[in-house]
Amino acid sequence: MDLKNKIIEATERVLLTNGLAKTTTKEIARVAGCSEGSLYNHFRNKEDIFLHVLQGKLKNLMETLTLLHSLAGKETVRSNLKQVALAALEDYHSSMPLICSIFSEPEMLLRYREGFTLRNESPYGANEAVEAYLLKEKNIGRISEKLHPRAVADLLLGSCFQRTFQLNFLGSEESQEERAEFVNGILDTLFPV
Amino acid sequence: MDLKNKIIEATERVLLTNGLAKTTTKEIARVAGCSEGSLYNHFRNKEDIFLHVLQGKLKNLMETLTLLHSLAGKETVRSNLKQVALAALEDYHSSMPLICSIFSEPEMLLRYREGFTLRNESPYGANEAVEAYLLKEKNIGRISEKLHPRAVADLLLGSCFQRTFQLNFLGSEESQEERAEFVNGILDTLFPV
Amino acid sequence: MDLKNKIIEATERVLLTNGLAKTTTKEIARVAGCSEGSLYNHFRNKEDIFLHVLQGKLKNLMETLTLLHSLAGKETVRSNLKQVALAALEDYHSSMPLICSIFSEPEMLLRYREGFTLRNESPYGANEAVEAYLLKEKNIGRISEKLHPRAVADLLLGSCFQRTFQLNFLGSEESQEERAEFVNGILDTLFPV
Amino acid sequence: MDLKNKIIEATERVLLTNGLAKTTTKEIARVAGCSEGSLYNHFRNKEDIFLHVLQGKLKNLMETLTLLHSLAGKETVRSNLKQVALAALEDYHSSMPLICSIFSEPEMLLRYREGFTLRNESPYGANEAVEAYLLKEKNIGRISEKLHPRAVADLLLGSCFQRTFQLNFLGSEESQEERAEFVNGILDTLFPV
DNA sequence: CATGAATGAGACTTCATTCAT
DNA sequence: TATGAATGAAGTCTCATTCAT
Repeated sequence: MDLKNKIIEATERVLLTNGLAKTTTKEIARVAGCSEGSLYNHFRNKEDIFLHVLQGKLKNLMETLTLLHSLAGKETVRSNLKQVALAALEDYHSSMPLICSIFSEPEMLLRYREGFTLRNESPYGANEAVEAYLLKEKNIGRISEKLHPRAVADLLLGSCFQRTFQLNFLGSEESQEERAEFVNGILDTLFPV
Repeated sequence: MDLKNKIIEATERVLLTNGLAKTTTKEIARVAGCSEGSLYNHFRNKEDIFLHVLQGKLKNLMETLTLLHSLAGKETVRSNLKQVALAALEDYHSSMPLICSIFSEPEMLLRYREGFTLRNESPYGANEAVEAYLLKEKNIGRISEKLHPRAVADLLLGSCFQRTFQLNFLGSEESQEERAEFVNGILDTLFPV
Repeated sequence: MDLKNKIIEATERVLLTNGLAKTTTKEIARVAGCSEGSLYNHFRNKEDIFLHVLQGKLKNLMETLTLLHSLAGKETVRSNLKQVALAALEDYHSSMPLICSIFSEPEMLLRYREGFTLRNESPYGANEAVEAYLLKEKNIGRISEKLHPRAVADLLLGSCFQRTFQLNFLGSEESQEERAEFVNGILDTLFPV
Repeated sequence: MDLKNKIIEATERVLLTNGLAKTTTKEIARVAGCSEGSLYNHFRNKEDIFLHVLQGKLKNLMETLTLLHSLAGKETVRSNLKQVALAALEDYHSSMPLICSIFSEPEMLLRYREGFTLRNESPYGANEAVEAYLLKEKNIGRISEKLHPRAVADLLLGSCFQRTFQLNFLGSEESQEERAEFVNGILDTLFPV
């Protein structure tokens, strides 16, 4: 791996253990195994490194969600949404501290937002993908005419998001079983038998 | 108002405009209209001020939710939950940047958590209150036997929470109408006619 | 005891436990059981308190030494000097940290020195007293013509002083027996049988 | 000279003129000709600089004293001890304010002590060296069987130590002649003709 | 005489960034 | 490109002293 990526990876590690406020260039360099000066051969400044880290974070969920697109009509809607929910819980979990931290630096949030808009992304991305999927299923007739796809998407992902937030807040981990149970409860309510 | 509360209020204002990372004692003192030294006549250190600010933040929602308890059986379930959802959107909105910021300082999060546990509170507080309300309504027979109260609570508040997060992330405000529309969509899905 | 003396005593206690550098007005007030403001009703400033403390310290040894004057001709010279040496060890011990600390604040040392001169005292006081005593004994013929009284005084008190310094430096206490043994060794050498 | 040593030297200079209490990092940096920040590229903190200064101080005397070892049997005992006493007066003089100052910061004294123990040194070092020398001379028969080497060492160095302390306390300098006279008086008493 | 909140100067330290090697 | 010493701005906090009550 080249130094640039080593630095990004090191930064992510430091961010997760020390928090954004205590993520210093000195520590990043130490973990990346290079000198502080080297950081500036690959990035404009510290914030630049952060933005690179953040960009890498939202990829996973988005990839799961592009797959989702092709799942319409296959398996059951419920099992598909279960996969989505589990992936969301997983992904939210790993990115929550980083994404939240950015609120402590409004100027950086601003810059991050700009990049977002440039790349035509949005924090609603996941919700939109699920909405699109549900629309397809609705068109095929696999879900009720009455369901509002976006509302279902918001409810499903929203509850996963908040739960992850709360767990991160408490610093507790949850088992696979607990996750499954939570998701089942949610889906039972959204799609009563 | 005594200086102690002036400082807390000033800190909240600075936090919201500058972000946690750029909230300096110098700026707090300036906004509070006192000297930096004075901060330390009322608080042990900067973090101590933050924790006082945070403690003040979650009061509103909790108060709405204690009222909720006595609403069981009155009005309609749907209108009651609508009130809750609107209050949640309102309250989440004003506390989101502060609450999220804390992830940038894990040690402070730790301390905040401890205070939480001491006061026998939890980030699940609101969800639990809604759950309790729904249980009551279920017992009275105003909502279906089949509904899982906690799941409904998680879906409702979760979607409000995530939506607020996303709006804050984008830096956009939403109108009362947009809020109402969002909540109606959610409730239509949770309680189909 | 009036507040003025309570403050002096409190200051001495704080000085001995915290050291001059960490002796704050806040701590003095706490130990004296009064407010910080009160200190300034009895003393001009912090240094003024210190000077009062220091003045109280050298009294004991000086008193022993005035008694010494009248001991000439009584008991044996050796036993008289033994008493002096033991008193010196005792007294040096309790005042060493305070007296030494003053070197960390040359301006205060300067002021202390001035007070000294005003009161016609000198750090050589003890040595001079012993010298005077020995002179008397020499005149009576109880010690050899050849002995240089001041040199004997300097050797005796000097060795006691340095020993006390070293013990304080190491933070160790010595028993009565160890003290006696040390003094005997010294006297055996100064006055060989 | 590299910056690290420049800082140590600057600190010693500032310590001697301002005293420990008024030796600020700002002043050290000014005298060393570097920025305050630079201090922390070479030392962990201010105390760390002090400890390095102190370590350098006791070297001279110890070196004289190692030489002493090889002097046994040469010259006269008296002239050898005279050299020792003069060296002690010299060395004590330059280190007295520093060494004494440390009593104003008990925690620093503690740390200094630990370093001492680690390096297997002790404040008695000089006294022990003189004792060892005298033992040799005693074995060779150049000094009386009856002399207690350690007591002689303690008397000799103790009186030099106290005298230096008193002079420093008074802020007076003494000439070479005065020093010689003092030492002669001491030696005449310890080794009467 | 007692109080204690308010002060403001200044201390120590951290840290992102630069630049000569 | 890699280094790491040097920087200087800025941050948090301490503390002796004052003053209105």
